[in-house]
Amino acid sequence: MTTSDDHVDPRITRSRQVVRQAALAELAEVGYGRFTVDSVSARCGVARSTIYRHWPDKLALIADAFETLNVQPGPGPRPADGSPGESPLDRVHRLLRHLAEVFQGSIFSACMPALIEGAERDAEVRDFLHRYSHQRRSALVAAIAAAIDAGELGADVDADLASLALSGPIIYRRVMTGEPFDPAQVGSLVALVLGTADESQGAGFTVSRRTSGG
Amino acid sequence: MTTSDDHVDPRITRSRQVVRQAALAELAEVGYGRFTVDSVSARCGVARSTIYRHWPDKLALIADAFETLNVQPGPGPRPADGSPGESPLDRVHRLLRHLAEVFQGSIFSACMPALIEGAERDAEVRDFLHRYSHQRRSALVAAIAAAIDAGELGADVDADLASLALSGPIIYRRVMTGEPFDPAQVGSLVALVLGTADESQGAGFTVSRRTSGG
Amino acid sequence: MTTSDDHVDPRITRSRQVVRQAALAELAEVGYGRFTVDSVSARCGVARSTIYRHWPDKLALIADAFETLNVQPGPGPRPADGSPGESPLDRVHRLLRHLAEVFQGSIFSACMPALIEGAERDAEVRDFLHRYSHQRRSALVAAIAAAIDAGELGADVDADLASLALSGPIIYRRVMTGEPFDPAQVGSLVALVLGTADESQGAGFTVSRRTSGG
Amino acid sequence: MTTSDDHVDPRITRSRQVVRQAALAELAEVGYGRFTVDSVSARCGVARSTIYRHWPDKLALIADAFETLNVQPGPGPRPADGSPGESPLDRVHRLLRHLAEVFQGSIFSACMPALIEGAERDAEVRDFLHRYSHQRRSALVAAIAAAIDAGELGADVDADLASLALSGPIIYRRVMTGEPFDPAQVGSLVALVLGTADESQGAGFTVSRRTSGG
DNA sequence: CGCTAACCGAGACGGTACGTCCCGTCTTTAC
DNA sequence: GTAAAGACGGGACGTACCGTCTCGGTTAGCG
Repeated sequence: MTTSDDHVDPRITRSRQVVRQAALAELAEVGYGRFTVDSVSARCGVARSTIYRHWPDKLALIADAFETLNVQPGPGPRPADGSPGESPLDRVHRLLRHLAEVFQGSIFSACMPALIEGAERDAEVRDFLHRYSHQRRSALVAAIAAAIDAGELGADVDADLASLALSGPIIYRRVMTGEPFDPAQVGSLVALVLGTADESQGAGFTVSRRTSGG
Repeated sequence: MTTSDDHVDPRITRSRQVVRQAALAELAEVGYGRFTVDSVSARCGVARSTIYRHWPDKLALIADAFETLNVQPGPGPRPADGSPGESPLDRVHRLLRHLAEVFQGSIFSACMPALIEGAERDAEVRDFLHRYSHQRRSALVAAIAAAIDAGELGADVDADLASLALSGPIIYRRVMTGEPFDPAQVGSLVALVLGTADESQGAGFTVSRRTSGG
Repeated sequence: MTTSDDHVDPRITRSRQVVRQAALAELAEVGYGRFTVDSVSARCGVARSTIYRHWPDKLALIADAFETLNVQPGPGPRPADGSPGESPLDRVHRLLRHLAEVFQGSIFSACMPALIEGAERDAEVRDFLHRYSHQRRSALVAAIAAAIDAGELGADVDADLASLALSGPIIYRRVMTGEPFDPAQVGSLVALVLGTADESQGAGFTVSRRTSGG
Repeated sequence: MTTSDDHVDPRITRSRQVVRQAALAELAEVGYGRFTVDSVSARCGVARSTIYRHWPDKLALIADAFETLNVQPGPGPRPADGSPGESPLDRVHRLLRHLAEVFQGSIFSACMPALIEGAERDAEVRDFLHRYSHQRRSALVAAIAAAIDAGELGADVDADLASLALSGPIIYRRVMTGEPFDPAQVGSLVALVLGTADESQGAGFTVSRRTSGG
């Protein structure tokens, strides 16, 4: 159906590709502050002028490179026929684990500070960052809502606020401390915020935390 | 103890002061990426060479300027004699509200992205950021622990994890979205994470959320 | 030999050209001590960074600029057929007159003090200066030797020493006094040093000084 | 009469003295171009501010330091009673030998290029240089004139021009070549220019060159 | 023998120029 | 005729000195 994008010079496609990759590698290696177009050029063997032909400026290149990172977790394992499949709460766990893992060493994580600073100055970067985080969190909100619908969570849970309380710690740890959030802690986090049992602790029952009526 | 003989040339004190202020203003205005020693110099009327006499380079200046921002919330209102004073849980609310307010328009908040990016490149900036967030969160953890001790919270609450789930959303909103966290939402957040009633909602009773054992 | 493939970007040629000119003008105007790359840049409209792209530093630029000054006197007038042409002694006169004229207001003369001081600090400048003076004086020595061979001068004349006694006064006057050597005095000088009659004094006969008696 | 020099604070005298010495040493060592007030200060232990208290600027210091170098050769050996003493021509030789020696490694010689360049820019330095060379050359001219009067030289010798032809080579060699003028060559030079026999060559008789012919 | 005035050291300060690095534009050349 | 190569103008960096200035501390020499 897409007869539109035909006749793109394959050299262009190729150039854009390798430059993007090199830009990401460069970003992850030396960071936003010391990111130079020269280095990218040298790294991938594409002339500086060519880079500037394809992207208006350094920031646009960075923003574009980031786009290629925007890989959200898939819809989860396709359940075998007849199997019960993934419950909404399972999905919440999976999404958060994925998020924690992403922030534990990926290129994306390495570029995160650059992204945040870039977002403050450049609309394109900002758009990307907001879109990215919105997409991720939307999926989480949806999973929480589904869990509520499914009766796994109480109806009084504010799905949006809960998604913040679940995502927040992972970003916080990446950005404000020297240690990323350990994916293994996701179970405890979910248990704390959503009041479910912490399966990772192997506890088979739930203690109602609120000792008194508050 | 004697205030003697730490005679610092008043010119130095004065220079350091005005430059730091100008640096902060500059950072908040144009950000880390476009921060220029020349601009700071022009802004405060102190010669570039003088700035370099006091700070080895741009980054050191930025890091130092940030230090002046490190204003933690005070110990809370001094209770009137005989009054019951602030409960640990009250203190949790207050700390979080303060955090949310800081991230809602202060210079510090404006410099946050710069800080985060700077932390990635410069050990001094990193130290400051980590120290800053550690101090804040320590206070929060202490307050939560006190609440547990006081029986306001269940003993099974992981104070550290809870503090992340409480602070995280505020940082998340500042850094990953266009909208900072509304301080008015702090009550709901605390209620969600710590399972207390949301006083800000005026609800007089607490519904135990955990409908089932999950 | 083939004029091929020494294709130099015309922009480079042009830049080097105008910068060199401006550098000379600047040198002549403000001298070595106050010579500024900025001023050269402003004078010729070539950016400072471009200048530094072509010369590693200020001194190299100065040395290079001087090279363009290295214009030695030509081989003298081509004698008309049948005419006797220039005698060796005539050539001595001509060379000295040229030297005196050069040191009387040319750019080269203006740059002389700069050159001398520069030579003391920088090998490249030194090389140029020594090479320059050597070339000039060699020509003079050759002419004197030819005059000896032609019997115009006595065989006991030390050509090298004589060339110094002839060139020296011209340099001396430029460098140690406020008044350059008057080219009109060249005749007297030659007469004094080489013992020839001073033709500029209208003396009608030549006493071949030391032809005998050696 | 000399109530003038009374009561100069010995600290001042001492400061001026050591600074001048240090300035000369510095000049001789690193030259005019890299001459630094800081270095002088460090070298002699006198504070920079003190130096600027005594000299208005760097050039004045340099010029003043040079003054201390202005040591002309003495009037020559006092003849023993009854001895014939120094002939005028002897004195010419002695003056030139002294000049050649000065230009062969003295501090003055080391500072020469700086002087020449400085003279081009600064009136004070210029005055000193011209005065210095004038004094020296006046003595030479006087000696030559005396030799003429004494009949050692022909009356047709232009004393001024001759002094240039004698001094010039020494300056030339210092300033335009890598090798200073060898004092041993002074005899040959005088013989060449003044037409006397070169005593250094062991010639036993003097041909009074141009006694006639005027 | 003590006081006062000056000199001195220390060094902060505003400047100017240096030489470096990188940006984003624009020209030239080569494929 | 288009893409690589790279020259160019520009701007900020961090360094080195300049010459000015303001401080206390010291020291000379008069009272």
